[in-house]
Amino acid sequence: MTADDRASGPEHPARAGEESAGAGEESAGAHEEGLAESFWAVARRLRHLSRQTLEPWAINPGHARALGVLTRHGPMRLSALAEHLRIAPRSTTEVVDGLEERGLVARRPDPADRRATLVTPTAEGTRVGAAIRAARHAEAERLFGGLGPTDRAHLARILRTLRD
Amino acid sequence: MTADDRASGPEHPARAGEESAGAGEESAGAHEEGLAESFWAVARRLRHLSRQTLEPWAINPGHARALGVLTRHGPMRLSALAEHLRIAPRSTTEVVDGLEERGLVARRPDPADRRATLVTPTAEGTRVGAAIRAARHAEAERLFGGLGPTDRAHLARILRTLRD
DNA sequence: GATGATGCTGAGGTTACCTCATCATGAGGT
DNA sequence: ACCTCATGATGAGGTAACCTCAGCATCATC
Repeated sequence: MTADDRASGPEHPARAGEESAGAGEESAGAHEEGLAESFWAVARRLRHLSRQTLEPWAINPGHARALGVLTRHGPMRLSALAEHLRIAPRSTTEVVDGLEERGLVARRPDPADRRATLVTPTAEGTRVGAAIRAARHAEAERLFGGLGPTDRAHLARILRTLRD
Repeated sequence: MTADDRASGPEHPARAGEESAGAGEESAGAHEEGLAESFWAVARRLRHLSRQTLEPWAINPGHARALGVLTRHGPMRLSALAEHLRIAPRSTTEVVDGLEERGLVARRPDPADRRATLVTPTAEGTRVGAAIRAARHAEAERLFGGLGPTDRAHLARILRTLRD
């Protein structure tokens, strides 16, 4: 029922080689394939930025995303969190385990249903959640800041179209 | 040394919930954060499309990417392929194992160095590689086709800027 | 012809997911 | 009250796609 929150990017380690970014050779002209390619190149940059952003908190994207949902929406059941994150309930258990270990969230029994558990951000969790949110903002500014206001508007409009 | 080919998107299963895309509530205005969010939403769509594109060949994105590199650049050593894919050489062994099992590539000894192995696309591999390439083109057209020529140009230009 | 670098692979680890089975609790029917 | 089915969380165990480290063959060099 609940909406989705899968806004953050896809994750994967890729701690392998250096960066060097910049695919796109293949003189295929300026086709749509090129557009998709460019798109992924930018996505890659965004992902790298994101990793840097999260580094100071030693938190991985999955945990950060869960924390973000919790700080934005407040306490919720594991099952609800699972829906927001679009992962299996069983997997949510593990994500919450991780956040709990770091003292960022706490489990407490749901007073309305003794089967259920409410996950609540701790004070520290709320603080970190807000800090990450701010850092993400700065991160986006770092990437999109190079664009003029007109291009920014263009991009926003076009992306909105493409999202459907 | 070799350039990079990490043009395809990031992968992850996420065979969980439905689609429904469209995060972005949070009346934070039309800030950069919103841009990033929209960006990821579109990336998600592209990823889904990509999965559909690959389905007919029952090939996963990692294998498809490797096959793409091989059909574009021709036979190469595992180590070279590893560089193109930006994964560890050891992991390349496994990717090639998979492609070999499906009869899409063959290993043959490098005549110039008896330590090395050359990975070559088979006839079938070349065929499938080309077909995937074409399907990818169609896939991109399906996503970006809704845009007018002006917007397409805008997007191309802006993405080029953002790639650096 | 010893020495160190290079190319591939076996063995085993990690991460972030998954499914299935289990157990307590809740909700509804008789 | 009791029985049955649905639901919430979790234990157990699995998978995919990566990784590192060791080991072996071969090459390049001194």
